[in-house]
Amino acid sequence: MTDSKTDICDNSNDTITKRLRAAGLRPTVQRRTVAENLLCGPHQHVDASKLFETISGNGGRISLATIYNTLNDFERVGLLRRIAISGERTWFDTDTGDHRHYYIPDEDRVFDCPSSALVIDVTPRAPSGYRIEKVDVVIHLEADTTKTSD
Amino acid sequence: MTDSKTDICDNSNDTITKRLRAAGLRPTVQRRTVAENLLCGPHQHVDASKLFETISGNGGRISLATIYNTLNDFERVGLLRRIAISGERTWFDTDTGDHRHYYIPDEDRVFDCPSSALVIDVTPRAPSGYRIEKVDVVIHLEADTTKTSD
DNA sequence: ATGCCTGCAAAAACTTTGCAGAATT
DNA sequence: AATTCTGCAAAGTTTTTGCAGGCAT
Repeated sequence: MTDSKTDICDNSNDTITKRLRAAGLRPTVQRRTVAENLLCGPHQHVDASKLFETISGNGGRISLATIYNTLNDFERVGLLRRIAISGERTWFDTDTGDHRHYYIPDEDRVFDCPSSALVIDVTPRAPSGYRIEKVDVVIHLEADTTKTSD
Repeated sequence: MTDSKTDICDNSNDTITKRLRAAGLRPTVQRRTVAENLLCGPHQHVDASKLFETISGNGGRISLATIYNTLNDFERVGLLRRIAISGERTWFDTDTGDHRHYYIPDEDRVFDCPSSALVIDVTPRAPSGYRIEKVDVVIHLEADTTKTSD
């Protein structure tokens, strides 16, 4: 079971409020809105502008700056995980667990790489004096025009 | 042997010129300067501003815009590999082969993760319809304040 | 001589910050 | 009421682009 977080949030304001408070964040309207959009339902991958559009499109009232602040706050308290994609923009993942990502530049899309797609999982060692904070694995994909099956 | 490229370039203008020409790039002064700095000697990891400072510090005459253009050109023709680090800046690696990276945010430093630090190497599968273009693995490190040896 | 490349500056894209007002406790 | 947060705009970073002049072929 990797979706331990998926149904913690039942979309009620109460649950979201508790969750934010537990993380040490004041449950403001904007933060609740972001939490509703990101932390309820299945995991997702967003960047600031995409989230801004989604919330604004749903009638939410929030500024881009607050989106950035909120995403950074959420990451700081462990509600989100920052992903390093090709260096353009910063993406955030609602799944804070250790896993890999597929990235399709041509479609500007990021999604999880199921562990079944990996032969064996490996944990790299850290050089002495350091410890591993996190491991980012991004698998860049391209549409395969080759019709041949392997 | 993974340093197949290390000594291809003997630092002579001739070799660099040939290399650029082989890649389909005109051997201009600026491109030769960048190539001298990056493609000769041991592999390195740079970002645009760091490279700009290095070259400028050595008396090289090149603009930041040209640095960016050149790095992008070099990547396009396969002389460099782009690395996705936490989303701040874009780094380039002179080692275009498949390997992992250590990243130390506090020191703003990137370096190779020797394969000996990995237990087993894995190749992920691509979802159907796509093929893997490249895999970015970035291991984020933090200074270990724990004195305990494992 | 032709065409590609460079430099500069301007702009574009992304992200952070400052301050006054508003919401939360 | 005190504190924290939001919004807006302005500024900061990083990267790209346009155009006139320069260099490579």
